[in-house]
Amino acid sequence: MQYSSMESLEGEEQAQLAPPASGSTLCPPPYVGQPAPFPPPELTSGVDLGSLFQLLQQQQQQAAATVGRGSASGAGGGREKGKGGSGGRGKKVGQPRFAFQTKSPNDILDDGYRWRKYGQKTVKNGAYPRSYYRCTHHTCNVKKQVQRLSKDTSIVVTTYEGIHNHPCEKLMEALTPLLKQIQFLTRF
DNA sequence: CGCTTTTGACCTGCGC
DNA sequence: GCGCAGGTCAAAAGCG
Repeated sequence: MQYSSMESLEGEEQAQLAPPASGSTLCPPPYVGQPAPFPPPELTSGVDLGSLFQLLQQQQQQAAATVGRGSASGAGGGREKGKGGSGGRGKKVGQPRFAFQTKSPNDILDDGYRWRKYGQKTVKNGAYPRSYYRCTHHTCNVKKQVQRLSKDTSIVVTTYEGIHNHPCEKLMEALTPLLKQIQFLTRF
């Protein structure tokens, strides 16, 4: 899989090119609380991850700075206000949004978080349906939309909405033994 | 048995 | 005001 581009949807659409990266596991920027999780080295070989990481951190800082104020513009068509459902459901709070394109045969980007699919829609200008996912973490209501480009079917556009308030599960899984070791070593 | 996916219905906002 | 498009809900089905 390849990260071909990334754009922040905060404010005006400012497309920023991210250096290409490969790997099946990657924690995306929407995470607040500690430095953005880093992709495991073995999955990201041959890639300038330094600059990617910098970009991710920039995105994260922007996201953190914009939480709780104003609204973010939507992706693509600009139709974004229809937070559907019956009245009284989730109110639209200004949530930071990030979209990035990944080149991958599979739609689902394994970003280290656990997602539950809650909807799927066929959008007007797309041959492929758009899938809606929500983070399964109890206190985290981050959402993401996954859609394959009709132009280039090998490209998947993933749009994150909101910021994770918990660590990346897979990363923690991988880091736990290390952390334990570090704790053990720092005791002496 | 619990969690996830599927899918149709429903709701809201926008453009005409 | 109406129709369309996008987003979400929730019941049912599927799976480990």
